[in-house]
Order: sequence, then structure tokens, then C-alpha cells
Amino acid sequence: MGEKVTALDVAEQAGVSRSAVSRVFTPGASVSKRTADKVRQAADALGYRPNVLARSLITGRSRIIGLVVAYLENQFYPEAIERLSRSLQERGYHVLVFMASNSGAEADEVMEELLDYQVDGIIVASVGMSNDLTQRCEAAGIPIVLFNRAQDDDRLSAVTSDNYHGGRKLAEFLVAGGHSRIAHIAGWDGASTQRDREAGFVAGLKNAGQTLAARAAADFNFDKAKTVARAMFQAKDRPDAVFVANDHMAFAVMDVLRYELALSVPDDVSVVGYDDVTLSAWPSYDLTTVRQPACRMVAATVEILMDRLADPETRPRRVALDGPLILRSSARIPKGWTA
Amino acid sequence: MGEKVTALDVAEQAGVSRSAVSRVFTPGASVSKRTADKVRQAADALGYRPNVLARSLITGRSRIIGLVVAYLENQFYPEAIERLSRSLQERGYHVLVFMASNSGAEADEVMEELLDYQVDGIIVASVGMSNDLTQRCEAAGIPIVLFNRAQDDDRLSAVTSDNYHGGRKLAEFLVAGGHSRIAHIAGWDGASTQRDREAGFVAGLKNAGQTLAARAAADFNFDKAKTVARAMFQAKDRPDAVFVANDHMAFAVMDVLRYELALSVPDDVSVVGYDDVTLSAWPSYDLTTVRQPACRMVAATVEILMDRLADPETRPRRVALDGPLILRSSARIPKGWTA
DNA sequence: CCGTATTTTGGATACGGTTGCGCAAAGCGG
DNA sequence: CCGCTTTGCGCAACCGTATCCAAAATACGG
Repeated sequence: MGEKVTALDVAEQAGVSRSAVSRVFTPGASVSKRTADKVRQAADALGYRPNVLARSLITGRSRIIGLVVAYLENQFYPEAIERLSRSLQERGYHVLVFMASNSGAEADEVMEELLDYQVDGIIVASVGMSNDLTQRCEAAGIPIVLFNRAQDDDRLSAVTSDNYHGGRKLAEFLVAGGHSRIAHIAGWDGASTQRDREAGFVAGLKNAGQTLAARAAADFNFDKAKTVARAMFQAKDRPDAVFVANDHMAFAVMDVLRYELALSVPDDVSVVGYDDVTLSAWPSYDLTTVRQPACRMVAATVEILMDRLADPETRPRRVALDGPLILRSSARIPKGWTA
Repeated sequence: MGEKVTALDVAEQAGVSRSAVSRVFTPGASVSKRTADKVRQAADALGYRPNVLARSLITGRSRIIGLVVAYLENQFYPEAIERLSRSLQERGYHVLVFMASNSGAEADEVMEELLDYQVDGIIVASVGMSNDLTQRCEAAGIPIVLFNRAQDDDRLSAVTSDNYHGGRKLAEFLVAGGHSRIAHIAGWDGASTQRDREAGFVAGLKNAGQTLAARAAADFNFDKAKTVARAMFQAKDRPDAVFVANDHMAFAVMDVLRYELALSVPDDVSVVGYDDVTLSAWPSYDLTTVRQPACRMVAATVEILMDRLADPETRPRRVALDGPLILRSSARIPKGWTA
């Protein structure tokens, strides 16, 4: 058992050289139809398939894309990963998963391991990364794309939604809805996503002469969001609207409001989120939110990666895709408001 | 840019041979402390790390585990994958993702690709697989573990929850609750998970002198579950209780009952599911369900894989872990019922 | 200080492919 | 039928590492 069948076996069976076999499996190589047929037949008979790892050793391309991700609890990520993986698979690549928490040390360790596997490219989702590491990857000629995070470093490609704009839209929407004590439950301040969304939101409020009535951070964590919401909405002068930094935490907040504090959403409090994950459309939550265009984000990510792989000189790109405000029933809708 | 640093570079820098460098990075090899120090120092200075792919070429172990999965929409899978990936990562393995639908042809193609990457082991989740392919993997000496699916073939390891028992528990629970028209919304009949859960459920009903009042299949698909639920609960003599084959579809059914048909859960209809995903505990659904012990399932899967990797002669194992019935408010609780 | 037992070390080979180079065979125009 | 171009194929080198084997270096006991 366990006998590997190599190109040499096929070559003997077909009565040709190893090179010929190799060429048959190399698109665009010079082979006559006659030998190609012989080889294919022999290969099928023996059940031969080229060893990707051995090939990568000499071609320098592993057809493996490393994916670094912190957690899959937030539904946005599984959805995105499924699309990413499918899309890459269609192009003959596959995704190698690395789980990393946001602690700098662990992320760095993970990046080292990534390099060990000679990945052709790296997608970093939901994770902060030290500039040092990214620099080493660039130096090694490995393209990196930040997914749903940006970084100051201009040499990195990044794909996000237009978080600033999205935040701003939400502010305008809540203001138009007549809310006067508008709060924000933030994610993790280390995330560009968080900073941009909040900046846009605050700018939108300011433009209407308002400021944040309350603010607390919950690290994109479901349970922390609950804790934070309890405190925020049991205080005097509780907010009449809240922008929660992503849908995942918004569900936690809605649960606290409805089931612990017996407040009505949206009559007592309007809640808006960010992402438009599948669950947001379900009637139990029916959450007003800004859609992150996952499909287009994935497409852009893959495209940047492929372009860069085809031509290493391609400049890094930063893409911020606009996403629409999705009106649902978790927040009061201003009269005559048109999406 | 892009200069790879190889063991030879390190060897020169440290003034030793390639072999010495290799030995330093091979645990349990014979190296003097003096040269080990020299080598490590040189390696650090140059930023050298062994090339996993080249190593795997000669050792025959890639430290890659292939994971085949059909979809991540059902929250159970992201949760499991995160745990799996973390657990394997701790042991120096990483997960290479392959998305495959349940159509036999695609699954087979995917399995071929899997072999191309010389994976050390394969975890198949949520997917049916042809016996032919599994046989080839066994022949190639690659251990396979079916996760959350079993197959008739005894030569395959499989980890599931005790689906038959779980189904039976649910039946007893609903019967004890005084329900008399009990229905089942099934997943995909090709899945062992489905067959076992249903068999246990039906056996439980039969034991109480009941039979299924209605049955429909929805392929573990959210939208299909809605369609099927609409039909089932608009018919005459609608069921007063329904066992939905997994939590994911149960949410769809609850949404239809509550928001489209204005039925009360559990007053008009009791709903029970299977999996106990995170969302099931949230108050919006608060779904009575059988817990699949994801942690233990993952642990068992990893253990089987590691045992088999350590000793290829290890016999395949089939593990069915018992999971408790989780009582929540989506189904009427019989008086005096103790969990 | 010597002979022997034990580490430690470097050289060679292997892993499974790809690819540049040179040559033989085939195609082709006149 | 000949000279020239084109194509197809085999040889050999190479990718980056692990490991066998023999030789060198060290340890040790007397």
C-alpha cells in the first residue's frame, strides 16, 4: 500500500522520457499529439497526477494562498471565506487557514509559519499586523491583501467597504429620524474599520450639530457588547439611538434592549449596525445596516492578488467599495426618506 | 527583492555544512551545542526558516490537512472549523480548504486536487463522497475522517454525535409534551446525519404509538426550509410540533411560523432543532435542541488523525458522541420534565 | 599517553518534478 | 531531391531539504 506513482513510472509505461511526461502536464509546452496521447493514457492507467509540492519547489509557485483570520464567530467572515475559497479554487489556488488572535505576538508567529509554507499570496482578514512582518513579506515578494482592514502603510493592498461614508450615511439617517441622543458602541479601536466608521459617523453628527451622547467599546465581541449595552441603557438619559459597529454586536445589543431591559426597538431605541450579514435580514432582527458588498470585496481581493501574481511589478491598490444603506425596521425611518 | 535564503546560505555564514544546518532544525538529530548555536545565530541573522514544501518532498509529510466542506452558511461549520484549525495549528498542522457541493462529480474532482497537494490527512465535513475516492485515499495511505457524517464503509473513520439517540430524545420530549400531530422537516436524505436523526425520531414516536403526521425534505437549505414550512403549516390539520433536522433550518421555520403565519411558538407549534449552534441560545429564537458537542467532536477528529499519522496501522474508528437535550422555550416543556 | 567507544560532521544521494540546450526528425519551399 | 526552418524529444541540471554512511573529532578508561 501507499506506493506513489511518479512521472518516471508514467514515462516508462508510455515509453518516453520524464521530460515528455512533464511537458504533457505543462500547459503551453511543446509536445506532439501522438506522445501526449500515449502519456495521458499511461497516466490514467496508473492514476498519475503531478505532485504539486514537488512542482512548486522548482517553479517557485505553490498555488497556495494563506488566509489569516481571527475568529469566525461574526457571520461576515464565514460568508466571505466561502466566496474567497470558491473563487480561488476556480483559478487553481487553494486557501491555507491560519487562525490568529489580535495579539501582536501571535499574529507575528503565524506570519512566520505562513512563509514556511511558501504561500503565493496572503489574505489578512480581521487581524492587526505589525509593519515589520508585512515588510518581510513584501521583501520576499509575496503579495498581501488586507481584507476588511486597512493600514497606514501604503505599500499594502487593502480591500474594504467605504467605511467612512457608511458611517456618515448612518449618522444622517439617524439624525433625519429625529433622534437627539445618539450613541455608539464601538468595536476594537485598533481596527481601521472601526476608526473609519466612527469617524464618518461622528462627522455626520457634527454636520447636524450633534455629538455622541455616549460611547463604549466592545472589541467586536458579542458578550462584551451585551455588558456594554446594559450599562449604557440603564444610565440616566439613555440614548434614543445607537450605532453598533457591526451587525454581530448589534444583535447582542438588540437582545439586551428587548429581553433584558424590555425596551422596544425601534420605538424606544433605534439600532443600526454595519455589514448586512444574512441574519440581519431575518425578521427576528430585521436590522437597518450598511451593506458590505462581500461579493465585490472578494472579487476585488482575488483580482488584486491575481494581477500581482501575474506581474509582480503591479502597484499595491487600496479599494473602498461603496455599500448601500439597507432600511429595515430596527430603526425609525424618517418620513419621506428615500433610500 | 525576493531573494530566498536557503540552508546553504546559512551553512556558509556559519561555516558548516548544509547537513549541519538541516540537523539543527530537525528535532532529535545529533548536533553539538557549539554548532547549533552558530547555526541558529546565522539563521536568525539571515532570517532563515526551512522550506516546508521542500522538506515534505523528502519526508513525505506535508503537515497539511485537507478539509472538504460544502457550505459555511450553517453556523455549526464555522464554529467547528475554527476549533479544528486551532487545534491542528497547535500541533504544527494547517488546514487547506476545499469547497465542494454535494454533487458527486464535483466532490470527486475536489478529492483529486486534494491528493495533488500531498495532504497528510483529510477531514470531510458535510459532504457525500464516492466510495471509489475514499478507497484511493486509503490505498495511498492517507487517513480520512468523516466529520458529522458517517458512511457504510467500515474502513473510514467517522465522528458524529449520537444522532439516533438524539432524534429519539426529541421524540420522547415532544410526546411527553402532549403533542399529537408531530411532523419532521428533513435535511438531505443522502446524509447519514439525516437518516440517523430521523430513524431515532421515528422510533421514538413509534414507541409511543405515534407516527409522523407530516414530512418534507429541505436539503439543509434555509430557503427551502421556508418553502416547505409554508406548505406544511397552511395545510389542514397542521402539525402541533415539528422536529427540524438542524438548527439552521429551524430558524427558517420559526420565522415562517411567527412572521408569515402569525402562529405562536410554542403555543401553537412546538419547534425543536438539532445542533445547538450559538444562535440557538439567543433569546430571539431560544430553540430547544440537541447539542452537538462540537468541542469533543473536534477533539476526537484530531485525535484519530494524529493517532493514524503516528501509526498507520491504527484501525479506523467510528465515534458517536452523546449530546444533551437543551431545554429552551421554543417547545412546550412537559410538566415535571427533568433534563 | 594510548586505544577504543562515542559523538559529531560533511559528502553524496534522494525526493518528484521542470526546463534550457542540443540534436534528430519532420515539414517545406523551390 | 536538397537546404533550411520548425518542431519534438531526451539529457542533465536544478529547486531546498533530509538522511545514510564513512570519516573525523572528541570523550573516556586505564
